[in-house]
Amino acid sequence: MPRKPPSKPSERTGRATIIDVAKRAGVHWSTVSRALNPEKRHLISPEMIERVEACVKELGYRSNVLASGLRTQRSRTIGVIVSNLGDPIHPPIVRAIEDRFAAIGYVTLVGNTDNVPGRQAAVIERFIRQGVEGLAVATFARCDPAVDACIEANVPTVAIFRDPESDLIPSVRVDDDRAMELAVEHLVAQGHRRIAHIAGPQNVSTGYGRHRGFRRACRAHARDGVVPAIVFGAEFTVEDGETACAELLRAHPDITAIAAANDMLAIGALRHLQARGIRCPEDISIVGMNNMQFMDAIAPALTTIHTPTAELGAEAATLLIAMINDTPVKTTRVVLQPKLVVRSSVAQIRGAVRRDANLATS
Amino acid sequence: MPRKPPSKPSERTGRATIIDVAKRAGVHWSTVSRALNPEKRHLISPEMIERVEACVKELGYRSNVLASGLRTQRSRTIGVIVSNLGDPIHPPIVRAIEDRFAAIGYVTLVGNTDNVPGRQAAVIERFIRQGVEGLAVATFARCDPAVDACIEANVPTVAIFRDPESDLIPSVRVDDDRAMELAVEHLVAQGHRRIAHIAGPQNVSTGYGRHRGFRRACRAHARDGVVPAIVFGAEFTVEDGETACAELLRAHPDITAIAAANDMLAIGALRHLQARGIRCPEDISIVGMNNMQFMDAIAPALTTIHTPTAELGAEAATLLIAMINDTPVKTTRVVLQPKLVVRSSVAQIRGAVRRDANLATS
DNA sequence: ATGGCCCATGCACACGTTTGTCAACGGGGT
DNA sequence: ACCCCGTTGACAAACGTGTGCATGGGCCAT
Repeated sequence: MPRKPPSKPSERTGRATIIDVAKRAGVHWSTVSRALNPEKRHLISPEMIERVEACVKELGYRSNVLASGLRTQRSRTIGVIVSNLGDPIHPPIVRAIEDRFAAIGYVTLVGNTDNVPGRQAAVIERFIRQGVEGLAVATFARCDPAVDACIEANVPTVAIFRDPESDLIPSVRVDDDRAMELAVEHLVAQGHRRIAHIAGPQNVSTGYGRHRGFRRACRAHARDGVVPAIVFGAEFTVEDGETACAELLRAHPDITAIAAANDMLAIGALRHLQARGIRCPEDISIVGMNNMQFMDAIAPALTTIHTPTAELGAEAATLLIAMINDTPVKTTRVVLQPKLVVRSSVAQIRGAVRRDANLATS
Repeated sequence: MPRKPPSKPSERTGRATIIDVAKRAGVHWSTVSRALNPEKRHLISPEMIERVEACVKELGYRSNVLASGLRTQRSRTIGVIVSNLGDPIHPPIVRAIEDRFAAIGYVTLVGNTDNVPGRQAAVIERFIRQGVEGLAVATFARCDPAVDACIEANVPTVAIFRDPESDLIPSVRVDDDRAMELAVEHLVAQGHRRIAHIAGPQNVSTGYGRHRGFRRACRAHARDGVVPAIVFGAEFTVEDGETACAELLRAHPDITAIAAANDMLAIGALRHLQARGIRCPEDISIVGMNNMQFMDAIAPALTTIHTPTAELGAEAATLLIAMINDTPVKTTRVVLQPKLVVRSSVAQIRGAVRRDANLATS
């Protein structure tokens, strides 16, 4: 690179630097730096601050976060990792996190893993190289080794939605076990006894916990004659819901209700039923989970378990901000409560008299 | 800061630097830099590269993008700005953009504006400070002054979805005019004559273009006796769809069909009809636009105009990548074609015999 | 044998900030 | 009148990396 004195103000990039501002104000750039930094501004005289700020405006100067970040080791950047932004469950979470961080001048990266093995590690790697100050990860599998990578890299990380069940990092999630209990209890209260579960992948806490909750709830109601049937979907997708439902009807033709591990699977099941001319809820009832957008508009309106996604994101952000600021937050497990939302996809069987305690309106 | 020689390898941050790697390999760090840079690797002997890479692995070294970005003026970061990630139209777009950029090692920032006046400028400002190499903006209003800010800051920008109609930047969008023409033509073909339009905000190209397309199409069919009715929603939301529909029925009680400017407004209209006990499509037909996820599952399945969101994102990304690489891309206007998707929310009126030329299956 | 050339590596500066340290200056107290 | 202290502004050293240029050693050809 030719050793040329920077005669013109930052002609290389076209972007004004702190030096340009200083030159124009006729002061040293360290003075400008302090005048612009709220923490050090008290060291500078008011009229000087005014002068500097005038020059900033005139030149359209913007501080360079790359440079200041390099110096201060703070990139003002966080990353959030989801499996697939196209899955309606994720945008509200990302949105809530972005909101909280935007408010403190941070900027939010998003990455998708698609649940493809190598991708999560790759995304984490890319984000760490970028110097993210924090990570909110919604893709951790149970006992995910990627947790160690985050710890090792010394970047504050919070698991969200899915819980790796590690003591090394805090997590924010909904009570998956309880969610399926709510579903089963509702179905039982409506008179159902032969109840099926379309489970999700068992290597992630959501699928695992909901499956466990389902079994537990069925066991609790065994005296009422509840007999569970379970079939597994490989992923939380509509397609897997369809195939799982087909498999279910083959193996257990006599079921009267399905508690799906999430709304996507529920919609798949619904679709399969409709394709076969089986009516919902008259022939078979369905309960979903998450209460995604528009689940009240589909036919039949889906009775489901509400997951407070925005709160999930907000809690995760709060936790992450605390960790970033070194506020000693004891490795926490935040568990939010799900809520039954009754709509039209569950029918009442014969004269079931038991009142449902967990009823809420749509 | 105490003038202390860095005795321990990067004890300050805990993160291994290129210097640590060099020390361990017993070479100068510039050699390490070259060995790790694919572009300069040919200058280094293979065995040296191997030795360096071994040390990299041992130390868990990750290059610091902040530092290299500062040096090279490339942050490997882009930003995408949407009004609200929670609106189902946006995630697929963001997803498509992120995909293309992840493939070339870039990282994607997202920002929400909520269509609140100051927010867009603030987000752009934050992103530019972060040194984004490119911007994909889905929130530009028509003749938006924020376009100038992007140009002035010299950051490659492409407008997506909404078109500011400026020659200063390229845009990628769907043919909004044509979309409403498709809707009207379909309705006319089904025998409808008294057709209403629930328009979106007119200060953005989507709302404006669809409104224009609607009027144009109605004019073209005036000889068939088509009489248009128009009412405006302030935003593209379900709520505005409801109020607009109410207003519509008050002013024009005799309409038989509604072409909504997007699916959100359509759902709002639908909701209002249902609340009033008006049947869709038997009493009033509805056509939406965008074909958001699950629009085939709602009741009635929504006949709508499909917007190729993923292609929109991919095209925008392609354009942006070209601009970033200084490939001279002539300021372009990419216009993708919408497609009619026939479902169940449009009824046929009397014995309409005209065949619909733009029919596609769901 | 020696000169020239090329390849691999080392050197040092620059990218734009932040911030500890210090000099200069002015005013007030003894 | 002198000294001390408080207020301001200047200086320079980092932060971690990329890269033009210099350098040194080995090899080939004359």
